[in-house]
Amino acid sequence: MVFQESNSLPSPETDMPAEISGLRMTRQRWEVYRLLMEQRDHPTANDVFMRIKDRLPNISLATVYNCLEALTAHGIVRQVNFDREPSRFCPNHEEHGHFHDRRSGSIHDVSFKPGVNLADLLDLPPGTVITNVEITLRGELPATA
Amino acid sequence: MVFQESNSLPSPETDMPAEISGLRMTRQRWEVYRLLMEQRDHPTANDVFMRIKDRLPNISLATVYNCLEALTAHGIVRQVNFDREPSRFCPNHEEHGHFHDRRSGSIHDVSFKPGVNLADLLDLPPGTVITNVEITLRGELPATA
DNA sequence: AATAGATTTAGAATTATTCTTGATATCGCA
DNA sequence: TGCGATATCAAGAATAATTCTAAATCTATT
Repeated sequence: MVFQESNSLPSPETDMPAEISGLRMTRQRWEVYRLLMEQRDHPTANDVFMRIKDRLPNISLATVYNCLEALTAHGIVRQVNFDREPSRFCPNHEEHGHFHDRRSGSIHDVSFKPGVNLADLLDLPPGTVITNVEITLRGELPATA
Repeated sequence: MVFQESNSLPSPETDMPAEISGLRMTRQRWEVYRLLMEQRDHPTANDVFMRIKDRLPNISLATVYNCLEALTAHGIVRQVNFDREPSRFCPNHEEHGHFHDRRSGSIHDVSFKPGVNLADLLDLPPGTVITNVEITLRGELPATA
């Protein structure tokens, strides 16, 4: 096996915190997180893998999956699924859904109008606890925007 | 290869229509459809495969997938995905979401309270066309109900 | 510096689903 | 009713996203 990426060397321009939300930061986790924050187009694990090679040429796809899983498990990023397509990842913490534009293929965060509380609108038995909500939409955005 | 199920023999108690929503009915499609209508617990393709063997002992899993795909493509049933779990299938045509009860593992249809129109509540650019909406929830139903 | 525990890596394994191909059934029509 | 064209089915191989495994490497703590 080859040497691991220089995990201890912080990248020049940003310094890596020791942890985020209780998750110990490593060079790999940090770069994955940073990439998601900078390129908010909901990449798949494979997208992340290809894009991150600039900074971590020796990272493995398994590690990308590991990092995404760790970040997801700690609530730092969100895993977004459209049907059975490859999972995508999103660092937006606001409560929001996702709109998949058929025309461009792009995915956009969609929030509720102010004051809307989804749980109030659903016909659920009183006492139901909602721990997780996923809203995904498909359609077409207006041609010029 | 063994003989195909007696596709032309209608089952004793129900008679199979020639087609539904423009989809030509076959014995296999009909039994899959009938099973979904009778057991509305959102089975997976494999669940359907195992359950349907009573009526069609020689059906193959590929055919179950084919039937579910045909029924879905014609809008007769709906494919429901929770994260990346195996797809489930649902014959409910009303606009509704799905609630996955962590305690029992069961899945329940959830409708909006009367008068609620989701599109009005979302912050989307004017002129956006929504062709498809998926709402999935996880949580716990009240203990006694 | 040494040790224990966590993380990374590479590749194998898993699994839901799709594809391929030949067999079988159905439909339209003579 | 019989025949050819077309659709569907069945069995197993193939695919692809993801997870697992095991060994190497790293990090934190002594």
